[in-house]
Amino acid sequence: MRQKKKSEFLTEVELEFMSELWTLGEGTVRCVLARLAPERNLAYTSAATILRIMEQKGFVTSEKSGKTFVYRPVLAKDAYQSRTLRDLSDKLFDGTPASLVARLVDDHGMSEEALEEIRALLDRRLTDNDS
Amino acid sequence: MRQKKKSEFLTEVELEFMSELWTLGEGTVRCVLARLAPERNLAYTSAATILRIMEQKGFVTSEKSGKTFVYRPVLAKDAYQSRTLRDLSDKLFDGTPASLVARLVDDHGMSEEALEEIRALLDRRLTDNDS
DNA sequence: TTGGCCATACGAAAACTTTCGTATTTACTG
DNA sequence: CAGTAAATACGAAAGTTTTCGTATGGCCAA
Repeated sequence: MRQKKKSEFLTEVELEFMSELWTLGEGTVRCVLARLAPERNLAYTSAATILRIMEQKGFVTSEKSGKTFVYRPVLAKDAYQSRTLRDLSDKLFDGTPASLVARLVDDHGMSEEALEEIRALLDRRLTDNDS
Repeated sequence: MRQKKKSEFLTEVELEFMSELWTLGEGTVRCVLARLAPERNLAYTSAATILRIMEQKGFVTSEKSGKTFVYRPVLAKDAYQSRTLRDLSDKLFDGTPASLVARLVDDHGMSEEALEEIRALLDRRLTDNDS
């Protein structure tokens, strides 16, 4: 028998839902569903199933309010971002985050303002460490 | 009927294989298989299947050399890195790459040299654009 | 009370991923 | 030419993901 994967990462659809929960702070099935693009056309029961599975996997908790469940992220967006970047860095950038940033910066399609912003961020970081 | 996904992204195992091809430049089934961790224990036919599927999906091309296929990436690692970062930025960082870098430098324990290196890279990029 | 609305619970279908076994083809060697 | 070793081709099993239909239960108004 193959072992169960128990991934610490969200699937495509789970990320879609979690993004809404991160924005809302918390939400019901209907709440989250309402925020998806209108052309998404996902059945209510599908959304309910997705959130139930996310709870089984430990990505969200639920609390009953009246007759409906209110879901809430277990992990903050920041933390999940970090986890994802670490994984990506390991798997696609030889474990060196600097090369990840290098690729990002080398890429076309990044506005000059964005580049300035990043440099400012680095400057702040470096002067902090220099103290 | 649901439509075929035709994702432009590699699956977990496909990335594992592609990473070896990027390192090697090109390689046969046996070549790639030999580079996987010894405890990986993947059957030869499994590896062959994976590469064949990757070719169907357009991620690699093959050329027959004697009686064996030699596989070669269609996409350079750089290009795939860019594609992946763009996707990640869109899906998890509100489409602002700067926030991605912010998260990375904030909590990844990057060495000061790495930070300096990135800043130098940014400076070069910015002065180039300013000209 | 009962009918209807809304929510959850559950099972299953369809697609995709990962893995491997079996069958077939190919090239070399004696 | 026949035999063997190694490679490819193919199909199938098992797991995961995504989606939805049906069943069930609670709540409230007429």
